[in-house]
Amino acid sequence: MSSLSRLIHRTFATSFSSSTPPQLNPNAVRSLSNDLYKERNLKKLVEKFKKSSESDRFRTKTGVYESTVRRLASAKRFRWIEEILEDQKKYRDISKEGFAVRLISLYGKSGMFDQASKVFDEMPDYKCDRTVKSFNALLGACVNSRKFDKVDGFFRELPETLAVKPDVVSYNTVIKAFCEMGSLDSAVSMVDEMEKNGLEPDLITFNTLLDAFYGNDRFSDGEKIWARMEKKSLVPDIRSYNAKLVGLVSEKKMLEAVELVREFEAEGLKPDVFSYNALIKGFCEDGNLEEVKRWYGELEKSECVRDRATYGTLLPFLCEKGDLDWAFKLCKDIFERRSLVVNGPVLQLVVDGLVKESKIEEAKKLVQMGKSNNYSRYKLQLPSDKCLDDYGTSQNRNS
DNA sequence: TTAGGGTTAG
Repeated sequence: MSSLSRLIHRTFATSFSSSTPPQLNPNAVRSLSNDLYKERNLKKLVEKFKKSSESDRFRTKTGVYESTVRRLASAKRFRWIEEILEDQKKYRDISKEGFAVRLISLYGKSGMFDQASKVFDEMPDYKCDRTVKSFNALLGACVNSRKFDKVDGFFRELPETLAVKPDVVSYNTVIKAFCEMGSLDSAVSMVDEMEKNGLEPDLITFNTLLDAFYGNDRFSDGEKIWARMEKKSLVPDIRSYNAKLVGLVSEKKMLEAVELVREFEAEGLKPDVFSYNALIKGFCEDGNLEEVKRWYGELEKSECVRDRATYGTLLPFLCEKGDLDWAFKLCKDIFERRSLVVNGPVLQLVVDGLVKESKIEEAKKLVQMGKSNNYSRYKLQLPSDKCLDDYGTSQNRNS
């Protein structure tokens, strides 16, 4: 069944089976029309992309490939990703390794490992050389499509078959795979192996490990990795510090977390939105509204852009703390930033909180803003009018 | 060609 007929079936199915005249569920109809609209736009995108690819210049634009495929992948239109990527194989660029690598990695990022692996296998047919670059792309596709179990096998067998020598990127990718699998000790043993083979681990190697250890409640092992990194005279960057910051936050060592920020600031590094979000999250978990406010203030003063995670942490905390005025203001900020998408349920939490505090006008305002053009997807709702009336009278009675 | 958090558009 096509996705279109599935949509229609879903909308009409109940009416067809009942003996009463067909009645449409308005919500289902609205959702159907949204889905159809989306479907039509994406189909247009696919056609346009295929047409544009006929141009030699267009095919050099990796960014357009990335964004188009990402969009289709987030809409789960995998058949269309296949349609546009398979279509690329008819161009002579496919005999260039860079182009094949692009297809492998796009399939990988879309979670389509079989297709990625097929491109890799077909490369000799296209008279396309397979060097360590495409080997790395294949490993990366395993990681991105979460086929971690395949990584070790490829890494052990392919270099000999292809006569390629794994490089730092290959090792870093395998290390990432082990970290994702939770095999952190295997990940570390890969660092030993790469050194034995005369390769120097770099900042990406260490940051991958630091993220894994500090982020998975193995703070003291994280410290060991940190020491090993410093011994190599590698200079920690903001991502290294953020990994440690996350570790300190999960250890609930907020004083040390703040100290760490002061430390890297003294080194000339600036906190980024990940740093601020980590601190805000820590102080939220601490229930420390004052510090949350302070760090949010620092974030506002900085050049960093507040993101989904910032609001996703803050709003539930403010609702819990009963600071609905601030929550309301933050929601207005979100609505004013067209491109920012936050979780609908988080915004609904604020609406509910406002109603509970009898701030009905504010609640209505948010629902209203939520209905306007770009934000209709949030589907914010007030309690029914009846409930609101009841609520109003009970409030009056109480006062 | 490789490293980011609690994941819902354009």
